[in-house]
Amino acid sequence: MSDEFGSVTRPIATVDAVIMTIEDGSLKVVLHRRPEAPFQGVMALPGGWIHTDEDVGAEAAVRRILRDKLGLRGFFFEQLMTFSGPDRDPRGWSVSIAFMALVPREELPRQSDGYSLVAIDRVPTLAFDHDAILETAIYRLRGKGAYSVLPAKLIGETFTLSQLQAAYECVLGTKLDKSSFRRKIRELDLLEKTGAMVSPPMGRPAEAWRLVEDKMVFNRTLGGAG
Amino acid sequence: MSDEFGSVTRPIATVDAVIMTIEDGSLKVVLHRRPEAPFQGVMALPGGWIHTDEDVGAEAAVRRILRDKLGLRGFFFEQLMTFSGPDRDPRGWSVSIAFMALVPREELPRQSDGYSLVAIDRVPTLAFDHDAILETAIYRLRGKGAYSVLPAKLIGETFTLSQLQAAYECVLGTKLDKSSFRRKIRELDLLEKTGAMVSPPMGRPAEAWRLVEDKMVFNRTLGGAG
DNA sequence: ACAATAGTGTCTTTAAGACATTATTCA
DNA sequence: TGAATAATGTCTTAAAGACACTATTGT
Repeated sequence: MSDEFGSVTRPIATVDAVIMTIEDGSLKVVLHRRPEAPFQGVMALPGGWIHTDEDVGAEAAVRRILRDKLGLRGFFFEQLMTFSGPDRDPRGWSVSIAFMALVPREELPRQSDGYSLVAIDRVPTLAFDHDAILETAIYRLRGKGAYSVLPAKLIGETFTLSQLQAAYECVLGTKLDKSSFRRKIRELDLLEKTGAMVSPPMGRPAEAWRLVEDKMVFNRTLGGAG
Repeated sequence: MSDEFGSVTRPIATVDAVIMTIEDGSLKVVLHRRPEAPFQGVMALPGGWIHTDEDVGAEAAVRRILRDKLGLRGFFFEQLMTFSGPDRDPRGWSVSIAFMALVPREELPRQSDGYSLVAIDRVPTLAFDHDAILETAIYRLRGKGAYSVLPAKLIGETFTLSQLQAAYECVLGTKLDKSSFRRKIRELDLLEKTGAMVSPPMGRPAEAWRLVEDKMVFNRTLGGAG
């Protein structure tokens, strides 16, 4: 192993982020149009080089990049998968460690330097292999959404149960039964009341809830189609 | 992005494999004692450098390494996670793309050049951050074991339902109820009979089954503790 | 006959799905 | 008062858990 040290060409190392949120009832992803080659003018996921002189890991590189480019701090994210090979980047054999970030809409800047929110069913062909990365993210979110609290990361820190249910429905792509959804959520002890009430434009005010930390994952499904 | 090209130090790029199997009723992992620095004499996961001149991706690198070092071919594997940072390898800022491979015991060589099988509850402190990699693999296997056909990859191509149940019990660390287990497996149509019968040392002969391909994942649990 | 293992039947318990009902607000 | 939304109640259905039972082999 170490006898090979120095004789092996090192690959390009980047990170890419699939930043998702909910806006106007649909799941959207942050994209930007590449200002330079390669893939100049083509839409792509936010990403950048790993800086081996300052980043203490790939996670740190994503955090730095999302902070610098989008002003994001303290968001939820998890590593998705690593994409690699000689052809995915025309500049050479490359490794991209892909991450998924889930953020409430209001934490994203309105319009920052060409970054835009695109509904996931309206995403054009992307640069590099970013189509595959996005697909992996959606698959992961859908999969984990059914048995974890992930969809809650797409909305604000406090929310009503109706808003939470809407987030789950948006992620899963199905309608859920209100009664079953609430029963399930209640028996899992995932949430706690904040005490505050939220008034919708019309109708009865709803209680505000927040996530109680540490619990993330549960068994079985939520409330099936109503 | 591309303006940084060339000004960024490229990290070391390796792959590591958590190869698991079942032997004598317990889950084991393939380890070897490192013959050279760094971590000379310390146990580690099998792994090696990505060869950017021949490997078409990290997957190809693992396949090559497991073929050359252990004679393994055509095994089941999936990407686990990527570990990175300036300190995990004393030779410099490194990226390791970790994979999990599940193989039947009989496909592993008896004893090849210092590679050995170690029960997962007897693993010593490992080189690099391989402890964390192993932990990730076990967590993934346990998690997916409850709702996928993964544990079947640890045993031979044909098997009896009792053997399959034992594999699940081994992975999940719990006893399962025979009747519930069989009911679940049956209604999922994951298996098909080979037609052959297998005679245990004592008792009634059992039917041999094999996996029917494509189906991998299912909902809910198996047959709880009996 | 009996020990050992394979395989089935059925009752109980629990969770999910469907859907009706009550509650609270504003115009 | 009625439209709109929040919250709860209850019946039905389906899946999981528990456990007893039958079946087939070798000694």
